[in-house]
Amino acid sequence: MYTIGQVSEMFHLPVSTLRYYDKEGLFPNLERSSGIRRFSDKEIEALRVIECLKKSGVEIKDIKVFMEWCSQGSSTYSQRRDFFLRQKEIAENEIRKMEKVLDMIRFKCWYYEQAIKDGTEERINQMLPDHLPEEIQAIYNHAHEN
Amino acid sequence: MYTIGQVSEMFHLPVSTLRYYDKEGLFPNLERSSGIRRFSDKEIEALRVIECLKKSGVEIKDIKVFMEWCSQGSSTYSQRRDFFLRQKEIAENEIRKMEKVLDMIRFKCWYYEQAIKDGTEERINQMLPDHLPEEIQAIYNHAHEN
DNA sequence: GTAACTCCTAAACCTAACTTTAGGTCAATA
DNA sequence: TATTGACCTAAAGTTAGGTTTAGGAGTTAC
Repeated sequence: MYTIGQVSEMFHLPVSTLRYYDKEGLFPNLERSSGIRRFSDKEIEALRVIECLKKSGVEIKDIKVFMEWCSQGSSTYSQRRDFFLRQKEIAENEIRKMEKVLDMIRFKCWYYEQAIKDGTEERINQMLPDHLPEEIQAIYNHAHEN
Repeated sequence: MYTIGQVSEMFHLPVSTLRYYDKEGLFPNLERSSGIRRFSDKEIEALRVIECLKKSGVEIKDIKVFMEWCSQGSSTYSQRRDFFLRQKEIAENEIRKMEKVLDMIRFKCWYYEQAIKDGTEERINQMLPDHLPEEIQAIYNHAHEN
């Protein structure tokens, strides 16, 4: 069992944020002893899931719905599985998008490296959009496709 | 040269968003003919960069600073390269975090699949934290490390 | 010639996710 | 004993990134 201050340290989250999460219903079974919140391992694992879902773009109110399912027992297993299956698609997509973003950034790194060498962007711009060095062309295409 | 409406269609961005970006100084050299915005290929490429930087978490006001460097010519090449080098670190980190998030989600998919089969979470919970099937253990560890 | 479209501005409004403030309880320390 | 520090609440405030509204101009379609 942990106090709010201990959990705050463990997760590097402000105490005010944990109270806010509680107020929003993210810990439906959080215990209290004489008014003071007692975080159990259940809430610790819940917080790991919360961080995870937040990073994949789930809103607080939807995380709340999931946490309610969790406290409804075995009758919601398939809803919870389906929820994570959808989240899996979303996260995979997100990673694919980020790989593109990263390739755009890599291209720009190369671009400015060349510009510094040449003192001008002219030579590089003449190579655009499809006369770049092979390796660079690949990341340029990936970054600019669609 | 494109009108705001055409650019809106190309990027699937509301016209109001493009006006907002302009107001925030993201197109420092945007031309106008009799008050109407004329987007050139420069602004189109700028928009691609904007989308990219937004996805890697750069704030509008910092994107503005970058766009200002762009309109200052060759004297800012190395600032621009350094900016992208930093952004590269950030994006790579972001992807690593998302891979962890994805492994947590994958673990939860497996977890609920088992729970559905067993009708209870008990058997799985007894396997935690280090008696999971080999393949699952790996993603569980990755998701829970640190 | 009037209705519908696209464009424009300035300013008000909105939402999510916190954070801050103001005021209070309780336990331990100096 | 008084002050420090961890906890509490309710409510107001903040921030980023837009979106909406209200009012207006210019061009094309019927």
